[in-house]
Amino acid sequence: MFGTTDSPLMDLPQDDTRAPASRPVRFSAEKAATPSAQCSSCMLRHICMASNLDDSDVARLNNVVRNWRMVKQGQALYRAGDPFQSIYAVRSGSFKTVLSHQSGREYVSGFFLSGETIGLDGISTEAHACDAIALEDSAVCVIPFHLLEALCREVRSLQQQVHKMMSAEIVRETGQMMLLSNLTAEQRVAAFLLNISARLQRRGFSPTSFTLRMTREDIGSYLGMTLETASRTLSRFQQEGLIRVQGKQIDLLDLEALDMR
Amino acid sequence: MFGTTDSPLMDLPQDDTRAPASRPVRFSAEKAATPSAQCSSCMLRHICMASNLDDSDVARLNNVVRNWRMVKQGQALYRAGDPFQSIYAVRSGSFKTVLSHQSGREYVSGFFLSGETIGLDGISTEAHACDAIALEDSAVCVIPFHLLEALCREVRSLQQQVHKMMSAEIVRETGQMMLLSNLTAEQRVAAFLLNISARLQRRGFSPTSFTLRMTREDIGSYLGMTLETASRTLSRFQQEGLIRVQGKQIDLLDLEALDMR
DNA sequence: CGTGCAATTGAGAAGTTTCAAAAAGCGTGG
DNA sequence: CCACGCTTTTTGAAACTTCTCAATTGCACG
Repeated sequence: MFGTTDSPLMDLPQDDTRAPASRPVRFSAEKAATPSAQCSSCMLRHICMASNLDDSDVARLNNVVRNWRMVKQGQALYRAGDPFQSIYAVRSGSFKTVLSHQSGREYVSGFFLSGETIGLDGISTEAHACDAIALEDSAVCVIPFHLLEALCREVRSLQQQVHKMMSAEIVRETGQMMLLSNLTAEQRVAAFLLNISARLQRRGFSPTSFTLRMTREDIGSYLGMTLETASRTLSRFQQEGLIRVQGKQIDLLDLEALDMR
Repeated sequence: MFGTTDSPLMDLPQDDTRAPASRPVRFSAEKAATPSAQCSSCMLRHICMASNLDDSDVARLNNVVRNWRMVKQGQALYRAGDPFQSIYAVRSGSFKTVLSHQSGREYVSGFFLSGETIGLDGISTEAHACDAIALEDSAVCVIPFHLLEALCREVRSLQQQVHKMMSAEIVRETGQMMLLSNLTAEQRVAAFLLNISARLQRRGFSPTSFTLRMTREDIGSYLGMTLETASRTLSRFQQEGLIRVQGKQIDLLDLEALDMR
């Protein structure tokens, strides 16, 4: 995870990204062998796609989400241009999504924690628009999208959940654009720390003490500033007693003051 | 529209945003009175939600999209906080979406031309996240979202189209974030002009001569700069012979050079 | 216990914003 | 139809934030 290093919960590094795309969507497929009933017993169930589903629907979802995959730190879950077949729910660990510009520049467009969903960008063109890189050794649930779509045609609550997830991603990005265009470097870094803090808290981690898994360069890119400015801003916050910084280890000392920025 | 003023195609300023939310979704509703078969004869059909649908599916969609609404210049199609019921396809005219920050600052998060869809931000929280303001006298098709969802459960191609639209909005915003965080003011303005140009061309308007319906302040906000910087940049482009500016009237003289920025 | 990547820090340069003033455009009402 | 008032746009100059380049330090991994 992000804050605390958790013991590896799984093995089976099966790569099942290559979904049976040509195979027609039969719902007999739902009844296929299911190694372990993940969703129903998953700790992330309430913050994942399965939230707001009743037990029987979770069981059906579970038949769509049959496989998961491990991704080692620094490795790509997918790359820009890869044909789109599945979306992914982060089981453990964390990811960044990276968009490359023609100029060779790279832009970190998002960070994703456990329970969050990656890959929605690929739906529109049927090819992924960015790279998804693991920030630490991570695992994802593989959700073949055509199966999910098929199930959404049958399960209304799931359909609504998927629509809400996509909409939430749109809203998140709108907020990020506002941040990039309106806030100072200080305000952006403060907002970033508070955002991470809130998301970790939601997952049961300390909201005030955590390890950033990404580099200063990643943070800077995500926040629209250079790595030096990101570093300097963190240092300044430390000098002012708002936070404590020790490399990637961060302690938030004054949440109120951070929010004031 | 954006470039050319088109004659008002319609009357009937019926406001039907208040959809029959409590009424159970019966598809008999699809057969209800349909004043005019809009979608099937709509010039925007191929760039709208109806693209990639066959005739019979367009007819069914048409029963969901039964009403449209006029919005006068400067008026709001919806406001942040309004309960979410419908999404809207721009029939004629154009809109901006505006996000307000706690600090009182406003941020223009997007511009929308005919055939484009507004309101997807409201799905996640069931309340709109921003204001949608008409940049000129405009008209929109009202698409009650619960009806659209119901139809998507029956018509696979429509379901896919809706998912692609949402994903495209995610990708668009990702690109905008990259623009905001990586490009100089000059590059942003150039990218903006080329983007508008391409979208107008797609709609059959001149890609090199058009009227911007938004103010310099809107442009600046959208591009993460002050209105003065936006204005100055346009002036500089004119001095360099890349464009011709006369207030809101823009002529692109050297598309290649603009693209080089 | 090096070696190399990541992070910090400094100082000057550059781009953008801010404040200010004037010009231009637009709609309204006489 | 023109005059008036208001908004929008343009342009200038100084101030400020952020970037760039550069050097140093710290940390992790082999």
